[in-house]
Amino acid sequence: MQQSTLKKLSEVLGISISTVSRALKNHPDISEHTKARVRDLATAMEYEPNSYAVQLRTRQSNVMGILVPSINNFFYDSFIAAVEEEARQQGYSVLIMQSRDQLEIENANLHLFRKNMVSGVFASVSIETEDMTAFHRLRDMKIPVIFFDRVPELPGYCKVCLPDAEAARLAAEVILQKKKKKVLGLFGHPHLSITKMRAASFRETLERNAPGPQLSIDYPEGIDKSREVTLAALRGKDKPDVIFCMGDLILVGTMHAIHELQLDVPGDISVISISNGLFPTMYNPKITYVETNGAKLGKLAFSRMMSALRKEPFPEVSFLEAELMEGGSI
Amino acid sequence: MQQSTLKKLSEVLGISISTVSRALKNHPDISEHTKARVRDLATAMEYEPNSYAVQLRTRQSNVMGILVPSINNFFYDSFIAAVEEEARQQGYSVLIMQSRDQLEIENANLHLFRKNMVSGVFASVSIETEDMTAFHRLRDMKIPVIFFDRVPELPGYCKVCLPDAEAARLAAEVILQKKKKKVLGLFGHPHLSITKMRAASFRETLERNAPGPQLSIDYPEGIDKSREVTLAALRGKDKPDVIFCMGDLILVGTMHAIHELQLDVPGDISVISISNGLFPTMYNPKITYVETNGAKLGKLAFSRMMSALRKEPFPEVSFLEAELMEGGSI
DNA sequence: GCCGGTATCTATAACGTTTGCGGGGATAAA
DNA sequence: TTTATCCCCGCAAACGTTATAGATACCGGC
Repeated sequence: MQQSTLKKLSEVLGISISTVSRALKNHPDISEHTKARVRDLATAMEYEPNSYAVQLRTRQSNVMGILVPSINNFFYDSFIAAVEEEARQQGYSVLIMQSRDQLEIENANLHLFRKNMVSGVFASVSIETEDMTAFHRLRDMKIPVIFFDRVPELPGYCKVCLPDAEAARLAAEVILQKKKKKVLGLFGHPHLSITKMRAASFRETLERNAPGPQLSIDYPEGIDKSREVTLAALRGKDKPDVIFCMGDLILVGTMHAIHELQLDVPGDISVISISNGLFPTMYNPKITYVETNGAKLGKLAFSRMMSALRKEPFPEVSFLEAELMEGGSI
Repeated sequence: MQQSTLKKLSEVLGISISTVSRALKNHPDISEHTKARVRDLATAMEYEPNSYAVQLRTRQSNVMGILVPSINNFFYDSFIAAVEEEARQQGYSVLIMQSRDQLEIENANLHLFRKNMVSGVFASVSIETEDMTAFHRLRDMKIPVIFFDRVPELPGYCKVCLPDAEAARLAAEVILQKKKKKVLGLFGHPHLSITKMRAASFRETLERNAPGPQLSIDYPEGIDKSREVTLAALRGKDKPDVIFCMGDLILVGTMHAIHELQLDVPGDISVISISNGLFPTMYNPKITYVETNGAKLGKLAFSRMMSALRKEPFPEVSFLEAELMEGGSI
């Protein structure tokens, strides 16, 4: 029992291939009687259109591409899971690629997306990305691109963002409210717009309220770097009384350092972070954090994608709302 | 500038389409001179074979499918990341689907795999999966299936597993060695073979060494259930002195409960778990755990897949090695 | 001059689908 | 009966590739 095709259906029914095709597409040219016969046989023979033939013919697939720096990440995870879920419900499949923050791989992956003629692409750009020609080529092929999270500073493309500035502002306001004196702000790679926005907003909020606390900023990448930076700061003579962590991995590194020094949170040192949700709640006391929801962002991105595919208008840039989740760490 | 095709190349060079096709495939029928001309023009015109046409013609794609209960999971994450990485290097793309532990979605996804004629499928089955016909159908289509992690008890299929029995045994041995008296073992869904193997091995190891500790077992699912079960146990009169957690989420729930009760680890209660690695190290003191490496499993699974595709023989069932990572929680 | 052999290339038929166009038959209008 | 008008339906050409089966030309050998 092999794949059943339009041809086989047509042979069984004694009608032409094109009639079968049209009947299944509910074409007005075909009589209800014939449509019913075709539909019945199609279900009986488990007919499924051959995707590759359809795509060859119509030059479009029902596959969407997602490009992320790494799938092995608690935020992208939930983003991808959400998009995949929505996509499935709409009859799309999802091709997932990771750039590993390397430009070369990113371009190879975008190339694959083009080659596979995906219907649309969700992208969070790598750290190295400066040259946008690969994305322009997608646009030239009429493939919509929705940037998310790490978005380029590039007009003309749809972007859905975490409330970067607002989240940092919220965190900074908590710090002000708690009357902290010495703030250590730990951010991600300074090249990324997401870092720039968070850092700028954080700094600005603190400085606006003169005389604000003393602020020092660092950009550690990954758990180990963050641990080292925190260790150094906490051992220095100008010890901070609060540490702000821009993301989960930075938080984990910072907490490693705090645990190593056997410091009490929030007695010896306060901590506040931005996170997707799970990590801050694992500590005791729970870390106070501003929530950035990957699943929500995924749903938003997907709805933008559907608008783009339907040629409906939509805002170029959108932000989620930020929410402060109180823990006991500050 | 649209896609360049064999036809366009042939028109430019004044030779037939089939010659161009063969030249690019390095067919011996074609003279070196022609091959060189074709290759040069092909690179100049950025020729890329149209995947859909190739797949329509050859009836096979260079896409592999991965089916997991949820992508939003720290173990599957690293598994998928590893497979994706290997696949990319071999020129394959990866289609990722999540079953959300629902049979219906799982079947729909397997269906999609068939429809997309993937070259192979990696699958970790859902909790509900009992009926294996969907997998049999894949095999009927000569699509290799590599089961991983949650594998069915089904002969004739390739399976790569975490060292379930061994990991549980290692953990149990630590418990024996520390002379614990009352053990609470928390496992996942009792339906899964992975749970059965871990639970059986755990119980057996403890009971073999008479007079062993007293053992009670529960099967909480997810963080909240695990938290509740742990709370109940720790509040009961027959308080355990060590808790074994089969997975990350169970561990997180247990730790929530321990934090709520303000208990000291390992003073008041010891904890030991099986994990992919990150979570146990986040706590203070770090949790002692037996490591199960998703990335390693991914690489193993991929090499099995390549063997299957090349029709090479390979062992039906394989296990990784387990390694005890000492923390300070017991 | 005919034949078999080799080296190089072409023609053509698929693969399964979609779609513009055209045609046949029935019914209604003339 | 003829002509116009529908409603159904079929023909055939794509989409870009691969594979089978020739075609053509050239060569040496009998």
